[in-house]
Amino acid sequence: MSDIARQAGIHVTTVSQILNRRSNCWASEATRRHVMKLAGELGYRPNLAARSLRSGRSHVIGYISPGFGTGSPNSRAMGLTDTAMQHDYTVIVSSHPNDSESEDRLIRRLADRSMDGLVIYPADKGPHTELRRLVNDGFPVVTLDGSALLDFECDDISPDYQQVGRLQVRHLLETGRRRIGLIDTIPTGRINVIRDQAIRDLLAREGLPPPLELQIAIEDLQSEFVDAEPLVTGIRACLETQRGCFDALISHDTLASLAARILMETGCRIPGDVSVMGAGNSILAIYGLLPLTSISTADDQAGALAFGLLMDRMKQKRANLPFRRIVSPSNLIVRSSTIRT
Amino acid sequence: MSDIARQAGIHVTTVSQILNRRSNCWASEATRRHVMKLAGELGYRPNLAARSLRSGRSHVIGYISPGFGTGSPNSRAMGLTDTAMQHDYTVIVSSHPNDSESEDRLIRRLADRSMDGLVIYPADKGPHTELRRLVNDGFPVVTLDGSALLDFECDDISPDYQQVGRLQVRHLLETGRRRIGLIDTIPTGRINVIRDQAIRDLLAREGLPPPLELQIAIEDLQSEFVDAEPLVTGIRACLETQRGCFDALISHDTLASLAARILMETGCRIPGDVSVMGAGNSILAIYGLLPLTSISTADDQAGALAFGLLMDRMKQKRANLPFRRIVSPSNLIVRSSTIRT
DNA sequence: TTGAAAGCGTTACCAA
DNA sequence: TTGGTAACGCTTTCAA
Repeated sequence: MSDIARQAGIHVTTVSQILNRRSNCWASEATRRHVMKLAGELGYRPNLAARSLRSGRSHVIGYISPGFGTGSPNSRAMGLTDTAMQHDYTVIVSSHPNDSESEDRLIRRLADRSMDGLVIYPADKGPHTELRRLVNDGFPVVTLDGSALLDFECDDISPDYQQVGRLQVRHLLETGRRRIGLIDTIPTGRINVIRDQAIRDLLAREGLPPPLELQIAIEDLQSEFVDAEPLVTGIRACLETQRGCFDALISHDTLASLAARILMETGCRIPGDVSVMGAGNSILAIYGLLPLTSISTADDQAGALAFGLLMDRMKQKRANLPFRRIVSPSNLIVRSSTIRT
Repeated sequence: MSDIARQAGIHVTTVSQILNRRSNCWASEATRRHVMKLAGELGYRPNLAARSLRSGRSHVIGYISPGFGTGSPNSRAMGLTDTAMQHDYTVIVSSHPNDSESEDRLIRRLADRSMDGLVIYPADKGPHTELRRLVNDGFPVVTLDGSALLDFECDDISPDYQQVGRLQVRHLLETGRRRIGLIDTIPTGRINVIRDQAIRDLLAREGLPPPLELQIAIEDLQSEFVDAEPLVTGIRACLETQRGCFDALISHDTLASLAARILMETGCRIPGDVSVMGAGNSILAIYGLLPLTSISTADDQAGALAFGLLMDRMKQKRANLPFRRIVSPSNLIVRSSTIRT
């Protein structure tokens, strides 16, 4: 910048003004032109560390989630990074093993980089000490799937998990199913709890028997991408004891796919004998051998939305903005695992 | 830091020394203790922007790939971020639509943040202007899958795609298959070219007829996660004309899964009539309805390895380190799409 | 073993 | 419309 100033015979301050305040730039058109030209010739690039140090704004936002390997966390990360990029923000993506201490550590590190805002998928349990502190301090934070989990107010975007459950059940009822099984690993997360309750409520309201709850005895699958065997064994054991007690299964895509596999092994036809319904509309549902009826939760849009909320808060000087909870809609995607073609 | 210095009655320089140079710290044990205690009490956190500005090192490394949504780019990103984290480095992950200009833009942005190193999955084509410049300047760069693509020397980690092809064919031959079909979209990437050539060579060496090349007429699938229909239509058209001309199909997991779907629709049994072989060992191969024989390329390890290479180069003052090309091994993972259980 | 000074590249603030 | 000064928080270098 000082090189440009020297060559243009003006002060470095003026150069700074011209190079940044594109809109309300009060420099004369002549000098402006000259400076821009020189900047191009000399290949000027701003030093973002210096800018951050001086201005207190880094144009960095953090994204923290327990593993962005697949599914929702990943789609949201992509949606966020893309949107942020368009607005000239950089995203630092980091993942942790779903515990509160790791979460705290990551938050502190991002704070050291003086991030301007944080989008976070809170860990399933724990005190969330640092997160709470940030929010209390009026720091821009948007949580994902946090509304049912956190005991403090905060901007949040969550899919309507009740709606997910209702969409699943309704579709099955409409296609003539009545004996519905819910299959899941031991429910650690609040998501399953909410969804399952919605399903029970809906069935009760329709005067139908409650769902068959199939619980797979396995510690929750933290590392996907490894091995399906433990899950397969668990599901097989589970389904064998309940044979013939259901004509439809509800789960998320991964479990639904494996359950379908096991059902077909035992000579069961899908959807002839049993309908199988997933959730997440993941790659498994789309590209799998059996196109899987699923629920799409528009996760990439959630990423973009999160950036929007964050922006509003970052622009605000005083933190007098009321907290907003956005419920993002879900869509039923019908495929051949629930309807005969 | 100056707060600590004031309260301890010593100079800020001393505090800096104590807080950083943990190993060769020459401060007296007493002051050291005192400073550490005060730092804890006052909740001292270093300002990384300031440190970066002054020292010229940011402890940030960049990761650039065309979409980190699924598969290799994603696993590598995860492997990299995890390893980097352990070594106190932050990774800025960014993705682009696989063209050279976007790549250049991202590199410049990361350079503005004065990153210390770059791990990059180069775009399929283009001049790679900025990347070339970085490497020429001796800046620490590790490419992924770049060795067959770039016309300049550079540290690189690539799976052995020839080996991938050979593992695929050998397994099919060993399980009694002879009429092998290669199914793919129009091959834009160098990966397919290398692999396919290895397959042709191997078959020729064994005195067997060349593979049947099945090309799906569709522009390359850039956005996964959208819709399988265009691909399905393409594959269906392709397979119909070649019915009965093959007893095994080779592809990557996504196409393999869809091809299997279509084959089964037409009453073909897998692996009874046709073996189907994927590559990538993705979630589709592991959790899909049909467990898919595939090739694992240990992508998370590649991420960790990339960090290692980068570290070596970042530690080096002078860039006299010879360039290294690491070929990461592949493993055949046999599942039921190629062998009767 | 500690202190002093300088400065990294930029922007905020006020004076001209 | 432009210039000057100071400062952001830290590390480097050298002197005490």
